[in-house]
Amino acid sequence: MTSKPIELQSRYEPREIEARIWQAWERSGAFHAEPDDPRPPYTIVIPPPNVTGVLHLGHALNNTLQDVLIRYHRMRGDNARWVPGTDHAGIATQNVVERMLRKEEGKTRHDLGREAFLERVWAWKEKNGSRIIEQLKRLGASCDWERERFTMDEGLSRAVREVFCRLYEDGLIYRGEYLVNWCPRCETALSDEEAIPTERKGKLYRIRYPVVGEEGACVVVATTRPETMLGDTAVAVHPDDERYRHWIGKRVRLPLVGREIPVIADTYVDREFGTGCLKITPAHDLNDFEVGERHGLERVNVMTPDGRINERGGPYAGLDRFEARKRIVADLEAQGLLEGIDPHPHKVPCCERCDTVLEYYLSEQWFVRMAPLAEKAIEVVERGEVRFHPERWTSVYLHWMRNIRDWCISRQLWWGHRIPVWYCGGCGAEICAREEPKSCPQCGSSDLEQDPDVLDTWFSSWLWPLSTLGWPDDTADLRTFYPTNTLVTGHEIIFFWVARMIMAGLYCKGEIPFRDVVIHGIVRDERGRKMSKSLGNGIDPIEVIEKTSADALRFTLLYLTPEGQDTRVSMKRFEIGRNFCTKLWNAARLILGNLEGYEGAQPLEQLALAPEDRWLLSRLHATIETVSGELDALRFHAPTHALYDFTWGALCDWWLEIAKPRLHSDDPAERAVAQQVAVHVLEQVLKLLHPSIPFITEELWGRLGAATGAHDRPLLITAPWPEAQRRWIDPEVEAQFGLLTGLVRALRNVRARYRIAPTEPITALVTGAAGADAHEQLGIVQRSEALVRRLARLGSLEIGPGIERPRACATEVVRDLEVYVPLEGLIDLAAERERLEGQLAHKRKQLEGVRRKLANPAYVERAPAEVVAQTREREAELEREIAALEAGIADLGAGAGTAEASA
RNA sequence: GGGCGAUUAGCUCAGUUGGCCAGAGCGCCUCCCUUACACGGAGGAAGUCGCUGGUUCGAGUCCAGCAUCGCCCA
Repeated sequence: MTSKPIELQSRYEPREIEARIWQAWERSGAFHAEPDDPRPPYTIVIPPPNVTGVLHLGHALNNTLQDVLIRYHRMRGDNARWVPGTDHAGIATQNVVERMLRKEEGKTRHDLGREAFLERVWAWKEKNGSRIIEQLKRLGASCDWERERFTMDEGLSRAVREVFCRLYEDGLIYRGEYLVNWCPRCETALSDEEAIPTERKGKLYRIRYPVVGEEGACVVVATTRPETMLGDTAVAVHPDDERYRHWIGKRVRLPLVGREIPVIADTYVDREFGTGCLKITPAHDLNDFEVGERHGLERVNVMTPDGRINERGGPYAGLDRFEARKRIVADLEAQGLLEGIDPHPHKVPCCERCDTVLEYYLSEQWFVRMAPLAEKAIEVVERGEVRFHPERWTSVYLHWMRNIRDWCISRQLWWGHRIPVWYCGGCGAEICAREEPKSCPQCGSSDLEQDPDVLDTWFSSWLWPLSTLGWPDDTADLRTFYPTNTLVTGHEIIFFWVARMIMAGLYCKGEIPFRDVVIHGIVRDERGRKMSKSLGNGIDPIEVIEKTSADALRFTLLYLTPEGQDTRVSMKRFEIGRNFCTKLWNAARLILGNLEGYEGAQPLEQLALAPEDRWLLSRLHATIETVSGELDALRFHAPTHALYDFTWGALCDWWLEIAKPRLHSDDPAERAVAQQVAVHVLEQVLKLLHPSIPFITEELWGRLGAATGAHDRPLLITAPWPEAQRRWIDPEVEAQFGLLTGLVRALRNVRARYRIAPTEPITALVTGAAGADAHEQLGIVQRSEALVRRLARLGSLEIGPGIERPRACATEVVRDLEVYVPLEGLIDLAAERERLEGQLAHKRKQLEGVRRKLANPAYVERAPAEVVAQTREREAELEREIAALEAGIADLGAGAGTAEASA
């Protein structure tokens, strides 16, 4: 059969192709994985993005890595399931809807009431919640889209209630008074992870507290938050601090308030900091809370939930906390109790969502006792059942787990999983139940009221690997796909997500949720700053896709992201991926345009392969080995570079250039071999690249299939992954080819050095001193004479031993060979001589080093034999090169009175 | 204050278990619109591998200390 002419533009035009290919994948059913499939399962659960979110480059990187793994395993023949979904993101989503409500209707959520407000949130979610999902599809994410889940789905909500009740029944959930991070604007408790330390230009105030019964004596405390003094219940000094020892046990009078409080001794106090005297406010500072606990101090809360001073604050009651600070400082000053104010930049915890400065707020919250859960979660990581990549995150994880604190899981929000606890109005009983109880099991009363709080969003996402597969039911999905294989995420959520999933998996199912955790870096801007809305330095991945292509975006991120290190990008850098795609496209274009007479694939072993074909196949199989090995080890950077180098360097720069005459040949037999190699290698390359750049490879795969008569073959997305075959990897062939490329490069170098136009043919003479190596190398060049002629654009080429050096020529040394390019009239004798002398000096220096090494008996004795042999070889090589250079210099004559430059 | 990471060409970074003659991309310089590709081709310049010691026959690679930057925790 004959192939029809293929029409491809010289540029890859992704827009139409990406849409078409995506549909083809969807139609093919390749995204789906069924539990009854006999092939080994391979599972990833997506880190669910916020429903309110839009795709940023961090998502793009995160999901590209997952897609590479899923596509790789799918091609390897695994039953690959990638579970997609989104997270209900309590505060974020509630904020979005509240803001909308305020803007559009001028209402607050309280105006609507809980029920109606939640309806609004659901409506918003239905309308806008799929945005990020659609963006993931544009990226090419080959999730099992029929399994999309949402953390507020019925099934997942049931899982949340189930685990809450189990923990409650096991005594691992309790209600208690504690200091929580509190956002006075959102009016809710926040987890430590939602409290972002933010640099502020604070001040350090030094305040005098008069000592009771010691006229005129004062203890001077230092504080950054003078308003909290209203709730002070002690002053603390270090027990060993000579300056203040005598005050311990005395009492001081709290200014403005008049309350008497004790001076206590506690080693927590840092003697170097401030004045060395610390005011203790157990209701408004975490450390003070702990000091207060040790000393049995009262906790005096002086604030309201919305950040005002409460009735305990006397004259300051009702004032906003910052207004109160000003007034208190002014009043202290008026009374002569303010000793001084120093600038004091420090980090203040701020609300992740609204950036409001947080308070520590004493309140009743729900907690999970973490220590018992952490125990096993520590063991599975210590035993290597769950492994972190890169490994160093293991110690970060273990350190945190060994110092774990209880988890505050209640949030004073409306949007989220309501805490499944009811209070009986009759007898006051607290009822934890999976389903809403009709009456109180203790007194039978039907006067029940559910706890108004909802659960922390992470309380549903820590169940994600379980709940998305059907837990608490014993489903086929759960049996097949749990534990999942690989989790891919950023280090910023190791604690509040990864660690908790491990604990949940072990607690709920007695099994780890995943075996490998890949921690990747953060995508930063070109100056290394985190991308953020406020800085305006973000790059929209969708814009990148539109300007270049989804493949270019993916490839660039893979190419630029070293293992576990942060990635710096700018818009310009995505040209790496775009250019690579264009290169691949054009390589395919060249091959597709030269398939005349191609009649289907033949076994390569049976073909009369040229040396360059064997070389290419050797490189190909070495590349397959690298790529598979690296992906198995969950590394992405090295295989991407290996594929880049093979495709651009080996295939395009060398092989295709060499093969052109054969591809264009009139001799069908000669043409056929080149075509066979070209099609074979291109197909393998498309397969190897498919996980990284799925769209363009699928498109080219289709076109290649059509052009080679394989019209009905399956899509590339399910094509079998190439096997590395060792028998094709041939170091000798590679070494021989290296000689040829070295020779060509040397000749091109001569041409460039003397500014000889590319169209002007030059003459080259290749010879070698007597010796087996030189003889063999001459043979290699002889056999590939045409190749050398073409690539170096030689008019004539003479190869053989004992060729005399012509007058006025450029000299190059390649391995054991000497190359002369006669340049009568062109050559600048003095310049060439100077260049050779420079090289000579350099080589002599190297030789000196090598000889020094060999002269050292300890080296020869102790270094491995092969290393010593290598050094000997190097010595011989340098000697030959030096001899050739010396001869070259001698032939050029003594120069036209040039000063002897070399030393 | 504790922990972790980074420090290699002008820029961004590779460099697996110590054995290089230290690499890539971008940028720069020279030449080329040669019938796959100018989103391209050919060639080139450019690095005391942060500093100081140590281990070793041999250190960008291991150890110790220091410096600078960054992140996390307090």
